[in-house]
Amino acid sequence: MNLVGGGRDVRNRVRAAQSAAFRAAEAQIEDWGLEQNEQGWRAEAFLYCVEVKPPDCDYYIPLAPSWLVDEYLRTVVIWRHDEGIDRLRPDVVEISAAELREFKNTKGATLVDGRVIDPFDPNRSWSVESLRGPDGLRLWETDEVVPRKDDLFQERLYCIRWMDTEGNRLYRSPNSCDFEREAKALRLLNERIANWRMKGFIPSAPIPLDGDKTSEPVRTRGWTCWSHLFNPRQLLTHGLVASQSLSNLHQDRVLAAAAMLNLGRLADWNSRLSCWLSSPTQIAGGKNTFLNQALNPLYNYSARPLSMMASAQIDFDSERPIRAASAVEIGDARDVNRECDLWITDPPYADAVQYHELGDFFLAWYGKHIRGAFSDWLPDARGQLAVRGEGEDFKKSMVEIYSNLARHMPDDGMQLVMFTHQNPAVWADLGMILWAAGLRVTAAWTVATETPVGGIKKGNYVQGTVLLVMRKRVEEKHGFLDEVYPEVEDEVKRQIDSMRALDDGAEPNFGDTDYQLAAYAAALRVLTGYQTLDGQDVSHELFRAKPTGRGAVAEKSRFERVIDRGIQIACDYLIPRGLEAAWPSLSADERLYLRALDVESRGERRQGVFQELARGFGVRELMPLLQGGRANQSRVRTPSEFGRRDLGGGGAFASTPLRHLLFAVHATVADEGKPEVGRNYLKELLPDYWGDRTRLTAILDWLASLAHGDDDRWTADAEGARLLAGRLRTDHG
DNA sequence: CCTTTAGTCAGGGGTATCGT
DNA sequence: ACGATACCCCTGACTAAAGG
Repeated sequence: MNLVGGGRDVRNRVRAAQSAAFRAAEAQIEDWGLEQNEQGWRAEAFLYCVEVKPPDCDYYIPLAPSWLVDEYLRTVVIWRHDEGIDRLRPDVVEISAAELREFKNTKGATLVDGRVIDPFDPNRSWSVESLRGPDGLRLWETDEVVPRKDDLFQERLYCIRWMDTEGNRLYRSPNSCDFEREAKALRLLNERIANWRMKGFIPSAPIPLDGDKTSEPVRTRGWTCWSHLFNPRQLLTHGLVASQSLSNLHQDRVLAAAAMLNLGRLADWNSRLSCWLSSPTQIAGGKNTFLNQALNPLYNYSARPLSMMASAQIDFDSERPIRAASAVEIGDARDVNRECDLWITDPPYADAVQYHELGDFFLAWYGKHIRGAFSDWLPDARGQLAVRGEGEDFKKSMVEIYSNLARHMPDDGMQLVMFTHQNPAVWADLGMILWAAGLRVTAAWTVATETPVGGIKKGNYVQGTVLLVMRKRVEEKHGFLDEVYPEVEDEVKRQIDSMRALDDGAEPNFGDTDYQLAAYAAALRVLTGYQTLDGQDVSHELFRAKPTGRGAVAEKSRFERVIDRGIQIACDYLIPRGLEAAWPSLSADERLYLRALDVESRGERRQGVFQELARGFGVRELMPLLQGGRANQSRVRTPSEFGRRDLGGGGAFASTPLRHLLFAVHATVADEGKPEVGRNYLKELLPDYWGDRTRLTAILDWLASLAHGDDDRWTADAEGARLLAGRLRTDHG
């Protein structure tokens, strides 16, 4: 609001202050000569790696998952062993395209699957875990910035990218002058570190040892202070910028905020967690720490000189100043006491992203300045305030929050909740929470994310954010389950019809999960209109004591059952195109198989989606229908993959007409395309062969349409189905 | 009944690709 | 060069089934 919405004046003021601080820092670095070599080349990137000396190895092994420095410029590092010296020597070389292909195959990685590999003997390896030892690593003292000589993990500079005086980019291994500059940076930092810490220009805060994400740097590197996530060069550069931009602010909150945000940007883009990424199509480069939402220490990383940090500076659009009463406050959402017409919330869910932990990475750089500029800031309370975890506490806090927001909203006010989650069941949970908070769902929009042009939707594409629009539940409506069911049924059907109307022909707009989410939403729209069902309040159901103990299965609440019913309706209602006539006479197991196939044919591979389908059809045994495979590799068994498996056996699916039909298809394929065996089998086994014939043929036609060009799994079976269908069609006894 | 093994899955690490 | 996103594969935590 105050920065982005501040308009041109604020922008210019921030820009001026920022570039002044940068220029001053750059002048100092230039004076020290830290980023230029004796030939006048400018450094663009410094590459560092961890090295380790296993007990029975007489040299330090530099670690990296790949020694390919730059695929685009075809530059790699090859390690040399000089007799009698326990440090290897990096050779940074440019190789030919053919050599590059070879290099990419073998990679020469010294760290694979958590094991250290001897670069000169691939058969010799040590697991990192065993090297760390049973007691783990020595923990660093606060003021330490580099490993001690006797630490397991050492760190070294192995490559520098230069820009020569003619503007050419060159990778070189460091020489003695480069190492001297590294030593100088360390010396300069050590001279300043105590003072800088005192003034809050570099972090002093400890890393919480017990966090989900924060424990990893401690465990795998021994880092205990946020400053340990930065090497001497990085701390020196950032400290310089901090000292320039945070001094003499004269209580200017805007400049203070901008300076802190800027430091955050520097920290993100230049830390020991900034990985070095090579690409075949463009020059390699260092990435930001929060490339992912975690804190994973890397074995090799990159540092940027200050001259390469200019692009990291914050900038913002000044063309749209925001002129409205605004207040930015940090506090517990349960204590909000401001009246608002529209509340827009973006809640966390369970343990998805540990914002409260990751945020400390930046707060460590803001230090005490944040309290100077924002006196009402609660820097230490966030960890406790963060609503997290699962189960009762989480639900309870969420209900309290949304009840409070609903209280501070007029009767015609509105709430908008953004929510992204791939598991619809979790999403339903959120619906219950909002319901219990006295809100009524009036609409739900799933915002589809872009999908690859022309391709089938593949993989975890359900990233769409769900927007729930809600009103206060004003009238007291009391309902009974048996009257709510038909209402839910109508609403779900209406919802699906409206989506189908949009979703025509070859390019579907909605995936299977979109329909399921929509079904949940429709069910919720009906349900949340009621205050009580069968005389029971929703919060009572939400916080019902769950049975504990071995083998206890939580009984579903009546509310969950209604929601499940909505999904069931959706499942029954979504009939694969071409199977409409056969559908009514199929059993749940048969419908599940065909629907799963339908879903699979659109590229779905996630087991969770198939499980959700099974739940929708009320089928317990899903696994017999699936062909093994790993997570996200689930597929429905083809007739040939079924073979004779469980044929006519105990399982619910095993004795259905569809199962026999699948076997007949398999028999046709096995008999080199002669449908006679399959036809005879069906005639023998199905009590009502003549009655079933028409719908069996329809199913066979549908199966025959399943072969796609890129998936030959179905090709033979689809052909078998086509032949068998032809035989059945012309069967006259 | 306890122990071992195999299966399951969410989430993360690493990488590729694309748009701007 | 940066940012966004998708994907493959791995890991750790967990759990169900099998084995003793």
